[in-house]
Amino acid sequence: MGRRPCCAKLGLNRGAWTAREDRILTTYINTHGEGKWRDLPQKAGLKRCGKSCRLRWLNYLRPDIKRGNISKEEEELIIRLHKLLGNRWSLIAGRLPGRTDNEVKNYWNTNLGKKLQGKTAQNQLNKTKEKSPEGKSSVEVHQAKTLETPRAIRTRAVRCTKVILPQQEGNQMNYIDNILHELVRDGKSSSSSASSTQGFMDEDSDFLMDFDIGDLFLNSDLLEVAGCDGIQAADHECGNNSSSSTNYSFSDHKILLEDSSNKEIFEPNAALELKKLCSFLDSDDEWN
DNA sequence: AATTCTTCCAACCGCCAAGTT
DNA sequence: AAACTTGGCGGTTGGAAGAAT
Repeated sequence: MGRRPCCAKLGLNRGAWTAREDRILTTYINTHGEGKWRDLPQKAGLKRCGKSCRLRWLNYLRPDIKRGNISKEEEELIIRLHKLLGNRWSLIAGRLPGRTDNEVKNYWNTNLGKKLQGKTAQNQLNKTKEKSPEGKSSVEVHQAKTLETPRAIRTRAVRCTKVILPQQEGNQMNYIDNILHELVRDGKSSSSSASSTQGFMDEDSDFLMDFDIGDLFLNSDLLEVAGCDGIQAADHECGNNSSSSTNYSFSDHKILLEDSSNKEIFEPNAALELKKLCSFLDSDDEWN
């Protein structure tokens, strides 16, 4: 038995929503709440499929939707998050109150993608020209564009067990230390054992403090001080199944992740290992 | 003024993972 | 364990609106 056919095959309405349909949907959800999308249209008296109702509500009718132009601050945040997360629009939108994944995606495709592509292509072109002044410009532009692929690749990491940072001079190390302290103080750590952060960065520390990996990654200050210009992930097949092992690399800094088969990647040259910095609150949690 | 081209974005589509039976 | 349902996601499309010719 397969899926039930969607609206197109049942003679339901398609295309742009009318004001009347919007009113019916809004009234119904305000009365009965969200969910049960499959049955909603029939109960509400709409000639739409549930999926269409859900999309209309989430992307347009919800009361907390922020409409209007994306601000400069929002744009900068989108760019930073995209650098880290790639095309994971729902995650990015989750960090922009009132914005939907569809809106962020559209904004990226119509504004930022082109803008940044132009910039990076030009940078790459300049670099290539430095190396070979006689360059073939059209080829170079093409090559630059092919380097545009997002740096973040979707992964299936289930937990992060180690963060490795190279030894650095005091000031910078203290700065990272402070940021990590702030994460704990702000309640971003999931661990109740976070009452003391003394010795947090000590080389021999054996603390088992849990961190939300998302918050850690998204703390731009930490990424910046770590010299990170994005997360690079190398996925590869493990045996015959499709699970992937994952190595997130911040330049010389390594964040080591386990895949579902508990494989780890370890960077032996790292000077400092922070054990269990980023294991998840609940081991069932999956970061993907 | 008419036509063509370009841009933008709401909506659709197919796929997937998790939950349920 | 398998079949099925549901909700959610990201990629793509189509049409409206505006710009260019």
